[in-house]
Amino acid sequence: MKEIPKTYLPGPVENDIYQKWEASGLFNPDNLETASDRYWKAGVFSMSMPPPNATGELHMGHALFLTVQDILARWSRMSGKKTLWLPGTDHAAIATQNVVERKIWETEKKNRHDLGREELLKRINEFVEKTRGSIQTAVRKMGASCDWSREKYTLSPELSLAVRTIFKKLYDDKLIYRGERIVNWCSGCGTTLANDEVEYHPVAGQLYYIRYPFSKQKGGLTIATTRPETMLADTAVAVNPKDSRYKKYVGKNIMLPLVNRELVVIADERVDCDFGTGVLKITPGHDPLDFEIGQKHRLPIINMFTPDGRVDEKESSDHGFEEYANLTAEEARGKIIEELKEGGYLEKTEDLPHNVGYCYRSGDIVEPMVSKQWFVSVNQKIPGRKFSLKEIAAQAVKTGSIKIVPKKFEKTYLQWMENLKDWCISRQIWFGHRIPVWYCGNCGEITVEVDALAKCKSCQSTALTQDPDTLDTWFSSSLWTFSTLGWPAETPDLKTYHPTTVLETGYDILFFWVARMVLMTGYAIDDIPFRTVYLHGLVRDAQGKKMSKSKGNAMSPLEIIQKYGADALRLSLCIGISPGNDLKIDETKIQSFRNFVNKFWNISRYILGTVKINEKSETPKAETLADEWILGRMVEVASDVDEKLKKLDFGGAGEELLKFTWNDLADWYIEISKIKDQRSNSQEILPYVLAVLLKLWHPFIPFVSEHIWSQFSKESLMIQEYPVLEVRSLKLEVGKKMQTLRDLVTDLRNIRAEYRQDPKEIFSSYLELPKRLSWIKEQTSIIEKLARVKLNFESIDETKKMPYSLWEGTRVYLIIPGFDPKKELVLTEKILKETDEIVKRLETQLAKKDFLKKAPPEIVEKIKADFETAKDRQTKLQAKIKSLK
RNA sequence: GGACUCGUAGCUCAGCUGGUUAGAGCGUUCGCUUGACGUGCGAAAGGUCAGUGGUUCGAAUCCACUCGAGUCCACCA
Repeated sequence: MKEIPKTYLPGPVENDIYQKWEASGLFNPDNLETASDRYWKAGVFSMSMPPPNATGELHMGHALFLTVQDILARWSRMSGKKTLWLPGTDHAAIATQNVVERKIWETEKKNRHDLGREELLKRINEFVEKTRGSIQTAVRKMGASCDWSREKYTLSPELSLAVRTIFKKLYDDKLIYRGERIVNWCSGCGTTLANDEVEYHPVAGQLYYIRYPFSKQKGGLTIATTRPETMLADTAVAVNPKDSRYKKYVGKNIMLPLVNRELVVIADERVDCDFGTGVLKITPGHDPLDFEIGQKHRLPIINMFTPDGRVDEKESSDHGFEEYANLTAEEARGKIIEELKEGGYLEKTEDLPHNVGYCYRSGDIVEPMVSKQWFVSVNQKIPGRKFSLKEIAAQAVKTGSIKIVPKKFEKTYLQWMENLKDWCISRQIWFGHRIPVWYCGNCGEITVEVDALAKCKSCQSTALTQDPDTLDTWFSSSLWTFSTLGWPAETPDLKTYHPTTVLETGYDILFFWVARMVLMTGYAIDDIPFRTVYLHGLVRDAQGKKMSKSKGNAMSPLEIIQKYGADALRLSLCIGISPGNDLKIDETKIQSFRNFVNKFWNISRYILGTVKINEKSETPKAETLADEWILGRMVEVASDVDEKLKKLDFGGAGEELLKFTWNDLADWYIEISKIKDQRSNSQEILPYVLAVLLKLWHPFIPFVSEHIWSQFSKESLMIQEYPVLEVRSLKLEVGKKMQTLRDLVTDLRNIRAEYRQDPKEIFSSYLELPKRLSWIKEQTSIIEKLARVKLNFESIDETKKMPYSLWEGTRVYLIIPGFDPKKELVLTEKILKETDEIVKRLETQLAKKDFLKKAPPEIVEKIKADFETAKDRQTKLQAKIKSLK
C-alpha cells in the first residue's frame, strides 16, 4: 500500500484490467449464472450493440454509445440481472466497397469492372479481415463489457441465412416486388439510394425560361426549368386543366427545341399554376413527379443518362440528340444553354435558390433515373395479419409496447411512419447480401430461394443467372436484434434474450435503423425488437459543429484515451448530457474529468493508506455528527443514483456521485476525520464508504474503480452487488446541523480571505451561542481545525473593533490584526443592501391579502419565518453599520 | 410548406409536475508547498432567466405572439 503513486496513470492499468475481465469470462451471462445464483433473480437485461462499420475507426459517436451502453450493462449486471450485451460489426456495403475500390484505383489504376465481381469481393473480404480487428480493439479500450463470445458480423453465413430467409418470406407473402421506378441514382457510387440516403442542400440555381414553339400553328408555350439539359428526354408538356390561360392548348402538338421532336400538351392537376409560367416540361425518365404524370398518361420514358452520369449514346441516337452523347450532365447543360440562346429559344433566366440532392456517402449529385429495382411493399396488408408492415411499426410505438426516450421522438417517429413509402432494397454494388433471386435463361421463370438454386424449378434448365444486385445494408441491420440470437433457428438465446431490453443509439438513425428494426421484427417473428429506445445526441466540437474527418475537427477517442484515460473520456461523455440533445466536447472538459479521476484516486489512496480496509461491508456505527451525516448521505446518494439510472438519467446519476465524492466526502468528511478527537469511528466508516462508492462508480469509471478495488480485494469489482442500502434516510436534523457547521467554517474563512490574512495563522474567534446552537460546542475541534481559529464562547468587549459575521443571527468575531472599519463598512453595506431587498420583497408579499388567503399554509408559514429572519438580520446589520461609523 | 428543439453567469449546461436570496463545472480575480491530491486547497466577483403580453396570490418554469439559433420531414419543374 506504500507504493501507490501520487498521480493516477491510466495507461498501464487499463489494458491489464480489460484483459483480466475478458479472461474471467464474466462478460458472458452463462458464466455469470454459474458464478452466482443471484444473476437470475433480478431478471434479464439484454442489449444489442449497434454494429460499427467493420472497417471503420472508432469515433466520438462510438465512444458515446459505448459509454452509455456499458453503464447500463455494468449496472444491470451488478444489480443481479442476467446481462447480455451483444457486440458486432456491420459490413456497411457501400462505404466499404467505396474504400476498397478507391484504394485499388490509387495503387493499380483498375476499376471494379477491370477486376470482375469475384476478384473484387475477394479483395474486399481480405480488407475487412485485415481491418476489422482495429475497431474491436478500440471497443475494448473504451472498457465495453460486451460478450465477445457472441460477437456477430452482418455478412457472416448465419446472418446471411437470416437475410435470405426473410427475403423469401416477404417474397412469398408478395411483399417484395420488382418494379420499374424512378430511383435516386448516385453515379459516384454507381448505385441507387433510398430516399433517406439523399441529402438536400440549397444551391443558388437558375430558372431558365424556354420557348417551345407549336408545330402546326404560330406561337408556343414557355416552360420554366432548373434543369434544361433534361429537356432532351422530354416526352410531353403539361399544364393544369384549370388554368384558363392554357386550357385551349391541351392536345395540341408542340416542338421540342434543338431536338425537333414533336410532343403533346397534356393536362394534369399536379401542375402548379403559380410556379414559373405554369407550363411544365415532362421528363419521366429524370424527375419523380414527371415519372408519375408520365405513368398516368402512358408517356414513353427516355433514360438519357448512363449509370456513370453521361448522356447515353444509344438513347441519344434513338431520340435525335446524338450530338450530346457522352457529355456529363453539366457539360450538356452548358451546350444546351448556348444553343438555346443562339436559336432564340431562351427567353430569360432568373436566380432561383433550390435544393439539390446529394449522396450522403459520396457527396455526388443524385440523379433521378428509371430502373428496375426490388421493393418492400409497406402499405399492403400482410397475408393472415391485420396490418401492413408500416402499421406494425406504427402500432408498436402507438400502443406503448415500445417507449422512446426522449419522448419527443415518438411523434417524429409516427409522423415518419405515416408517410413511409415502399422501400427500395436493391443496390447495384457487389459487396453485400446478394439478392436470392434466379432467372431462368430458358423459360424465363423467376425463382426466389433461400439456398442456391442449381436447376430451374419449372423447366429444370441449368441456364440460371442470379440477380446481380445486393441488398441495402439496412435490410440486414433491421434483423439485428434477433438474427444475432440465432434466428431462424429457435435457439435458447432467442427465447431468453428477445425482445431486448434497451436499444441505445443516435437519433440520426431513428429512421434508417430503429424504425426498420421495428418493422422487420414485427413481420418476421411477430415481436418487438426492444422495449425501450434510448436516443443520444450527436457529438459536436467546441464550436458546435458536427465532428467529421473531412472537416478536420474530429477528435480521436483513442488519442484521448491515451492522454487522459478511458474513464475521463467516459465521464465527459455522460455527465452533463441529456437524451436526444447534442453535446459539445472539447479537451478542457476531458481534462477536468481526468482531474476528478485523479482526485478519486487520491481519496482512495488516502483512505487505503490510513486505515485497514475491512471487506465485510456491514454498516459501521456512527459516533459523531459527521459520522452520522456521511452515512446518511451515502444512503441518500446510493438510492438517488439507482433511481436515476432506472430513469436512464446517466448525467444526473454521475453528477450526484461526483458531488458527493468531492464536496461531501473529500472536502468535509475526510478533513474532519483527520482531527484527533473526531477520528473515533472514521477508521471503519471511511473504508465502508469507499467500498460502497467504488461500486456505485464502477459502471461509470470501470477501470480506476476496479484498480482501486483490486488493492484490497481479490474478487473483481465488476460482479459485486450494486449497493442497495437500508433506507435509513438522513435525519433532517443531522443534515441541517452539518450545514450550519459548514456555514460557520465558511464564514470564518471568508473574513480571513477578505482581510488577506495568512491562512496558516491561528486567530481567536468569539461567538455568543444562543441555546438552540449550544450543540456546536461539541464540534469545536472541527471548527478550530478547519477554520484555523481558537474558539471562545464568551462575549467580546463591544468596544473592541473587530470584524464579525452574522451567522445564524449570531455574531461571530475573528480577532485579527489590521482591522479596517472602512473596509468593514463597505462589506457590511453591501450585505445590508441585499438584505433590504429581501425584506422588502417578503414584506410586500405578506401584505397581499390574496396571498394569505390562497397560498397553501405551509408556504405562508415559510415566508413569514423567512421574513422574521431577514428582518432580524437587517436590524443587526444596521446596528453594525452604526457602530462602524 | 409541415413538425420539432433550443435561447438561464464570459463559455458548457442543471433547474421535475409554478412557491427559499436562480445553481454547478470551466474560465476570471485574490490568497495558499495545510502531513491523499497544485490533475490540489480556501475565498470572491459575475445573471432585469431572449423580448412582449397573458393566466396566477405567486412564473426561469404554464399559455400566446415576436425576435434569434438549430434539426428533421416534404417539396420547389
